[in-house]
Amino acid sequence: MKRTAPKTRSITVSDVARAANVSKATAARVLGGYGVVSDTIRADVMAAAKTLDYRPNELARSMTTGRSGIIGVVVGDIENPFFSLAVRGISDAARAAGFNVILANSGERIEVEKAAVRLLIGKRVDGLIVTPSESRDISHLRDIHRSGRPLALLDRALPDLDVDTVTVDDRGIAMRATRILADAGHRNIAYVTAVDAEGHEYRDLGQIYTSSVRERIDGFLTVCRDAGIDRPERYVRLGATSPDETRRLAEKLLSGPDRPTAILASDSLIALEIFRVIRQRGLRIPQDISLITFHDADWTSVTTPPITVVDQPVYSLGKSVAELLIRRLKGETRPPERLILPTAIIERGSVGPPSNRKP
Amino acid sequence: MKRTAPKTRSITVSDVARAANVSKATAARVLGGYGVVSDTIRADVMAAAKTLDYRPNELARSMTTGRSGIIGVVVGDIENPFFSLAVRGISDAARAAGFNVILANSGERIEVEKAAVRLLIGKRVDGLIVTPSESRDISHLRDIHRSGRPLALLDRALPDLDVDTVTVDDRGIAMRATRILADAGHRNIAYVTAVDAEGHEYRDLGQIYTSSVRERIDGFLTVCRDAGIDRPERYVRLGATSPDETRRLAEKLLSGPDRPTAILASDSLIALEIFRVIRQRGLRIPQDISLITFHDADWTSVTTPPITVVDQPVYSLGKSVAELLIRRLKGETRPPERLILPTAIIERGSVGPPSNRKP
DNA sequence: TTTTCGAAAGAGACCGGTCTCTTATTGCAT
DNA sequence: ATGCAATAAGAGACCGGTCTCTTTCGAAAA
Repeated sequence: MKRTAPKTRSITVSDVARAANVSKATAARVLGGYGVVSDTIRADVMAAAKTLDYRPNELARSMTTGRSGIIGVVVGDIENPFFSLAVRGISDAARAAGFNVILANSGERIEVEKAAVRLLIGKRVDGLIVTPSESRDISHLRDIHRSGRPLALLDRALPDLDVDTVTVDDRGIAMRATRILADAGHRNIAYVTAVDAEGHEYRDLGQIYTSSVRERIDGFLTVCRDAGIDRPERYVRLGATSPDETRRLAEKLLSGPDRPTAILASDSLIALEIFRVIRQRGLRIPQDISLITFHDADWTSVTTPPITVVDQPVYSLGKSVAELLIRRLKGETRPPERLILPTAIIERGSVGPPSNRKP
Repeated sequence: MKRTAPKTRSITVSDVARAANVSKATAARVLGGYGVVSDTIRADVMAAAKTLDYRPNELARSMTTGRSGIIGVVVGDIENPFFSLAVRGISDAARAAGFNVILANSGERIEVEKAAVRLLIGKRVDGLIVTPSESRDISHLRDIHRSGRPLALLDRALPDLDVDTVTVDDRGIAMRATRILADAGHRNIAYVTAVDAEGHEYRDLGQIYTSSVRERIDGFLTVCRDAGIDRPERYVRLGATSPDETRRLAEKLLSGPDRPTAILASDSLIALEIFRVIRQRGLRIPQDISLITFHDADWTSVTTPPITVVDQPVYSLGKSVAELLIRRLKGETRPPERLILPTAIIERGSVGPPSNRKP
């Protein structure tokens, strides 16, 4: 009776070398595809490898070469379709260039982000792509950079960190979206974001450490003020971190005596919950309330009415940042690039004039 | 002038040992958290590690221990919200147990799936979770199993491969969904799936190598026949592999003289495109056509009317399979388990009686 | 025929950890 | 005072590749 291998130690170059009657070095040359070997020997080694079913140990290979072929990616929240789409862009670009992706999500918490970065560096990823959750504490990002591993930033720029960065013009696009609402006649416009701050109440831009969101709020407030709206910041809502939280926040926002006539949602997850609350309260879009959201998510085009959105080039955002990083991994040296991708607004049916209800 | 390190070789245990005036072995004991060391020495080593900013090389660690702390995951299509949610379940379970996830997608192509498996094995993942795209060719999965690495199957069972498997009762739930349509009076019900087969035309179940889909079609046809529907298989549509393809297929399906009065969509991506085509053609749901889809995607609850769905426990599916795998990774030995998670149908507003239009 | 050169193969160090085996030091019972 | 076990630290092999350096050998050049 043939009994099963007791411990299945995997086949190594030495095993193949022995079977092919060559030295370990020669077998390694054939199997690793480097150096110079005669055709006859090559055939022998290949044959031996085949019969033994040799599988290279990438770990060992990485250890000596120092390259793992892995790109580490740290994003805020994989749940968010924005990030999943961006990650797909990254994955596609990575695979096309022969790299793999190892993914971690920070849940937008800086300590988790730091731990993730530490872990990925430990795994000796070749480079990192990070969506920094805070612009305050970037020591861990400096460390990456300093350790010689390329770093690229996705969706959020850091003025103090001069590395490859791909973003959109958040301030400009927020201005355009806000202007659409202001031009429609709205004077009570709310901005709802997932980002939270001390006290959960918005006071000023200095509280907001997520660059993209700060830019957007800045753009939003600028246009509001230009339009002569008084104290627009009283309609900025922070901390829509989960569907439940968003719903609570939306209910409070829509039930107050001075409920806004238009809402600008910072991402599609938030917009979805707001949409549900609006429906639930029997309000009509856009007759009672107008809605614009960032990110052209699936659902925004099939609702009645369909939702007007800021259509960020999310997939390209991921793809571009990965390509930038990969070019650097392949040895390209050039000053860090800051790419700002063009962004459009898709006007659908969720914006109308404000309802002229008495306050 | 302090010049920057010319080549930033990273700090190793030996460096720390030297700085702390102890042997490499002792430093390794402290830094690796194993063996027994006196408190004073431990403090010295820790201090040295801190000042040198020591970061363990997980690669080297993995090589000697044979464990990488990584779970390899191969899914059909990350684009599909079904899979992204399942992957989130896997990730959450993995992180909770101290594992990381490395992700690959096969695009439902068997050669890509094989390559991905080979790659992940090369990276010495501790275990694999696979959504097998075909039940015909499973030699690569046998290999994993034989190499001693645990394997677990997600969403699709393989009768010939006795490993931990987590699925739903696809046949049963397809029957229930079909019965809802049949009970509403429908006699012309279409089933649309992404899975393709030779010739792109459905002939019999033997063509379908994706187990979950085969089961569903089987359940669908069984109920149709029970309801006395003649040749229900003429309404089975294969190959809705991309949005464009789905749209073409849906347009053809809805424009023919014997257009179905109800459609069962095999996933939410397909249903979304079908929904769009239905709208575009000016048809009303459910007056002109009824629609049920697998997977309770975001958008299905915010359309007008909202869509009746098969609510698979997708997140749990991922979480459970990961937990099963992790328990095995932690040394648990037990016969392979085949978990079938309960599945519900959420009835919303997309099912009504068939329109009694003349053929 | 002898020298020279280059291609092909071999020997062995190395990467950065883990881990086994050995050695030195200590406390405690005899 | 002596023996003994227990504890703490050191020495060095090992994992599975890569890579540098050395050796071998045959053909072309002198």
